Amino acid sequence: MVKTVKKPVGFTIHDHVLCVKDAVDSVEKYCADYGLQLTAVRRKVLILLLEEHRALGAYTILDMLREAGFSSQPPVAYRALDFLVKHGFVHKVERLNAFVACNDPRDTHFPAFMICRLCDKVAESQSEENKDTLSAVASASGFKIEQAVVEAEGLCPVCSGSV
Amino acid sequence: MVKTVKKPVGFTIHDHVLCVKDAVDSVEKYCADYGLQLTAVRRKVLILLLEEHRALGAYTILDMLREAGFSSQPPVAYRALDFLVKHGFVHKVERLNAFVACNDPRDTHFPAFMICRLCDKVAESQSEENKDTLSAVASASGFKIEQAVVEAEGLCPVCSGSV
DNA sequence: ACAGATATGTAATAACATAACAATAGTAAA
DNA sequence: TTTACTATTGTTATGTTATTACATATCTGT
Repeated sequence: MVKTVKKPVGFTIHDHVLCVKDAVDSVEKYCADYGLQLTAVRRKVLILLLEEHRALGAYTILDMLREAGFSSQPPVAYRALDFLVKHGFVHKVERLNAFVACNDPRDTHFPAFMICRLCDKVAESQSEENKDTLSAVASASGFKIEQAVVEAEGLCPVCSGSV
Repeated sequence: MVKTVKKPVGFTIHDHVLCVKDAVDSVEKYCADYGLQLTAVRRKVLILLLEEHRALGAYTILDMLREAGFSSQPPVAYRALDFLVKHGFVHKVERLNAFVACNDPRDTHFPAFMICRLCDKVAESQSEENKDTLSAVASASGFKIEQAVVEAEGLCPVCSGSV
């Protein structure tokens, strides 16, 4: 399990350079510990997502990879993303068909996202409550939850003020 | 607002013919009341989804429309689906890029879905709790939720037993 | 060095979705 | 009922997202 990053990064200001560095270090350590190969492409995709701090489509990532000198066929991006998602370093935002770096990587959790429809920023909330609520609903009907997607769309504090 | 169907239909057995008829009647009444045109295609798509009782992709629906003698270009299906989704008669399951009939149509609600990864059945739970939990998380960060997607993947009671 | 597993390169295509514009049908007012 | 207006449908083309398949290369343990 990765050492958790201090605070959930939401729509608040923070030292972004440090935040990216911490996250990469964290993932690097996790991979070393578990014998996973954080290859050049995977690392690059992770960094791109961390730096952007919002959800990016696979083809946007692909363009960025091309600019960075990597191969540019779709599978290149999708494979890297699959790896990162599989190990919990990145999440897919289904609503946007896009990917966002996780700010508190753990093996399994039920992330909840808040997506601003104006500025496209995505905040992740580590809500255990969501898990509990869902589990309660599910167990009432005999359903066994293995994974969950919780995505809210609306206005972030900044855009909310500017309307 | 549509008269609510008696019970949320989940993975439980029920009189499906009646359940479809009730739902169509309900939607028909709503459309009559609000001056919406439930045209032939829209009606057909709604019935297809109600009868299947699981999520169908737009192109699957398109094939079914073709067989039923309707025009078969993608926009035909997508337009009907847009209409049905817009008025809450159908929901899109982002996780599957597919559509499922709503079993308790209301103007606005926060539906939660449980998707069986083996049999593909989808149950909708009308969970106000989800809304509350999300709202609490959101308001803590100043985010204004307008819409939410809650989708859990796992095993339904039937498939759970067969494993 | 070797075998096996893991990862990448590349071409082609599948699956999902929308833009744009013409034609038609429903609605409401003169 | 003609007219004007709005909503819906028909159709072509294209845009966007994602996967299959197979060849090549790299890494890992023996």
